[in-house]
Amino acid sequence: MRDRVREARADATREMVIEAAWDLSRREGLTGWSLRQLADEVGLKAPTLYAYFDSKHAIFDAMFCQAWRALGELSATWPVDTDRPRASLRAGARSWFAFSTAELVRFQLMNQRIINGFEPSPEAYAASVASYEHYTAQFAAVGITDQAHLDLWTAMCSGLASQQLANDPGGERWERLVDDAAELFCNHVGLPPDPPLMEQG
Amino acid sequence: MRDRVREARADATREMVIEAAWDLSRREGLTGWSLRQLADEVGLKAPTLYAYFDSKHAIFDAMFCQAWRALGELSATWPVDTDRPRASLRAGARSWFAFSTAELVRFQLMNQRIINGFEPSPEAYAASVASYEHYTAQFAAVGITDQAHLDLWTAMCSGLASQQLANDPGGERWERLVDDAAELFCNHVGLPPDPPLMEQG
DNA sequence: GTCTATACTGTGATAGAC
DNA sequence: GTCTATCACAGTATAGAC
Repeated sequence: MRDRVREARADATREMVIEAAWDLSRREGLTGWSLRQLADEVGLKAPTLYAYFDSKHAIFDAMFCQAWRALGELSATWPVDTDRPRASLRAGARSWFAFSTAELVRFQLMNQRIINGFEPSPEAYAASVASYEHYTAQFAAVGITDQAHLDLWTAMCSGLASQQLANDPGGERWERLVDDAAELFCNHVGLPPDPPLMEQG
Repeated sequence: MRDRVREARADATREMVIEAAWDLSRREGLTGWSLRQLADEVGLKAPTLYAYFDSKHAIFDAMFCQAWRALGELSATWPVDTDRPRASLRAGARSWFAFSTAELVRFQLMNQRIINGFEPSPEAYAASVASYEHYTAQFAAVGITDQAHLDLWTAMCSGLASQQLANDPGGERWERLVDDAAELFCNHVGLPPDPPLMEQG
């Protein structure tokens, strides 16, 4: 009972620390802040952070886990309309692209090995795997199961997002190409055209 | 005269330091080594490095510059056969992919913002721009000038390379998709099929 | 001119008092 | 759980030998 309360308080503190870490990362870069700075942000001393996290890497691990869980939850909202596979893929691509380009540091943490020596924990890795499985399941629903096709798709999407973030942050130079890329891909895998939408009136 | 000799010696030392920095980066990661370690590698003391480079960032800058110059030189060797634009693009893509995936740390330094606070100097930036212009010129030679098309191509290629490096280092899971990607792209921009090759005999 | 020696500030991390 | 004190190491900079 007491333990539950204590644990909940500790969880809340952990949450607060992670939120502050995201904030600092946005301002100073993912590797541009120290534990002393982070502690200052939440009104603690640096060693106290070790009561909540084993190391600085453990904080990154929690952030990594949170980011992949967020993507997993987002991808659960993508409705797959098997009658309109092309529209479904296009919508999924747009949604993924918007998520990925919304936060540079999140993209870096999820997709690039920007923190030297950081390896996600098994738990954090599982979150990323779960997200990927969500994605494969939705492709399977429209008949795309070939690993090479999935790999080509991940490459195209990640390339568009990383170029957008690196060369036109905040713009839409590569965002505009998402639909083209989706169509290219659909043609490549031999998806039939979606049936025409029946407009009412 | 004396100055020339001295300058040449200094250049040779700089070269040696940069080579050692690449070596350390391969072993420990781009951000995984200190100036003291680097100095040890070349038989100097850390402060001595400041006789050759203004700062650690200046060393990264020299590496960045070297890497982009190497790509620029490589792309100068890509022959563009205007009679066979598809084969030319395919060959260029393969060559670029091989270069990019050959060294993880080089790719990170060139294409990802892995070193916090590092901005390439105007000279180093110019090297990357020169490389890019080489690339646009070769596309122009086969009639591809639309910025959106060039952007789509850079996104596809960089996506393939980064996925290869991140998820199958040393393998060929994404390398196998390079030809497919090139063909997709050629279809998209409306390149005609290459004429059949006349085999002799 | 190039080096060694040294010092300054800040880092992640640990030990132990309370 | 939170703190003070401390550690080894980092990047950086200067003084001074030769």
